[in-house]
Amino acid sequence: MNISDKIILAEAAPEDRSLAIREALRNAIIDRRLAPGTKLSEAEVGALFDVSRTVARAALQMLTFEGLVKTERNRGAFVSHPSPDEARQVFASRRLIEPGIVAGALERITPQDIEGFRRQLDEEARHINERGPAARRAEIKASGDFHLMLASVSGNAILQKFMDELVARSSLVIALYGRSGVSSCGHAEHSAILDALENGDGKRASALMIHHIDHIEADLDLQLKQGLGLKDALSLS
Amino acid sequence: MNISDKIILAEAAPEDRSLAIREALRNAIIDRRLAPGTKLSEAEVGALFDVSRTVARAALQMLTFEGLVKTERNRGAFVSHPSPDEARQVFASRRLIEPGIVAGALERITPQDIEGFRRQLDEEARHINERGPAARRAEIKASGDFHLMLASVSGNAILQKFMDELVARSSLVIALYGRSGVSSCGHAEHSAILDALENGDGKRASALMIHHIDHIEADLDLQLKQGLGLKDALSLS
DNA sequence: ACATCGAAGATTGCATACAATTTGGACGAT
DNA sequence: ATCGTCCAAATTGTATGCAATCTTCGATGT
Repeated sequence: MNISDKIILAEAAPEDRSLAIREALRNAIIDRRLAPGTKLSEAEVGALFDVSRTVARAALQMLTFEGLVKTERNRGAFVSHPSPDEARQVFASRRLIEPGIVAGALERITPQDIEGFRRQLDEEARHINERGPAARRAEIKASGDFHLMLASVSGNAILQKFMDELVARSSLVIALYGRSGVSSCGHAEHSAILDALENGDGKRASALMIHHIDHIEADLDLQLKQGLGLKDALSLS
Repeated sequence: MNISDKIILAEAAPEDRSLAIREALRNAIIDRRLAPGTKLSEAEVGALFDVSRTVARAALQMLTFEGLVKTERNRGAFVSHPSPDEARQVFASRRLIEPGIVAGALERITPQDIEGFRRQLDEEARHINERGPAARRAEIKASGDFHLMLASVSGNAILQKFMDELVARSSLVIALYGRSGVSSCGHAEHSAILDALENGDGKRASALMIHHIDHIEADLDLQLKQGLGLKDALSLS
């Protein structure tokens, strides 16, 4: 586990440190700095962030609830290693929820929001044009953030929380089963969705969102590893 | 806090006791034995279930994540007291998710499942015909269980978890803002949904589900208490 | 009489100590 | 040489103790 954010986050948490740790680990997981299957021992996490096992444990418990971490009794916590079936469930869920989020966002979006989205899209584009694994991670993160911004604008805190979970799990799934660079076309689709939103065309925005999710899932390689079953256990250790 | 399940659950939990406590408190909350706003002190919960504050705290933390409990720093945990706005968000979320669950269930439902649903509906009917607050509680519980069974049949564990949360929150909302006996018509609607499902008519089943959710929400009295704002504080203590 | 300040009690936040369980390896038997 | 058993190291599960914070109630002064 090589997370260098340690100091930054330790000092930036005057209260609710377990929440800060959760956030740090979350980012590390969706950034792929922590690979699926990695063991997250309470002692190690505690040492990294300079806290006791108690608060480290609380952070891991939160991540377990989000599905980003799997804990086995008396064995410890591991970064989740979603099966192809779980992957499909993630995208099936997103197909249900995101059109609703788009519809909600359509009604509440403000010019300032649109401005924010434009900046976000610029950020995405910037990372796409950069080279190296760090840029790649930032690109994935930024791509997810677009969907989260949409959820935040939609004004439904519950759906927003669900999307938080789904986007994070999507990152894990893409890390495991992703085939190509994913987002070169994803960026264009984000842009198209925003355009439709700006023009008040909710139908079109929702349809674009569905297609976008389809494209992301289509880029995954879910079929092959499905039959093995025990391969999970192998790559887990 | 008068939960008499103490002994039952304490002995039935050879492992993962915090999970059992979470379940017990969850049931107590959706059964309305624990009213919204009730304080759940760590020491009290621990004493009731004969465990240390550590495990009681873990259970409360889980409930906090589900939104059934709200914790304020250095103040403690309280049974959630959802605002009318939160209530609307709950039902907006259900309107998005449940049609998808119905569609998923349609594809995977087996004759055994249908048999199980019929028994569940009988259970509902039985409680409706009984008198007394206990029967009323059981009725509400059974009504929620129908939706959870549907989610379980749909085969999407993620959506199932979301529904778990949404149904529980719905119970809270109904407890706070419910007007009438709610489910006398709800039962008939459940039955109609099952019929449509059995006939393979997914469109109709989804439409019935939407109407069903509309009816539940329409029975709430969300407008009036909205303006007060400080009433929360009053009923909280 | 009212308001303000202060101290005691209670409750949460966190760290640490101990018990229980699992894991890995070493030793010995076949 | 291989398999089985047992012991030790490591890790999690749980309890408890102490510090920090909030609440409550009373005293004091205006």
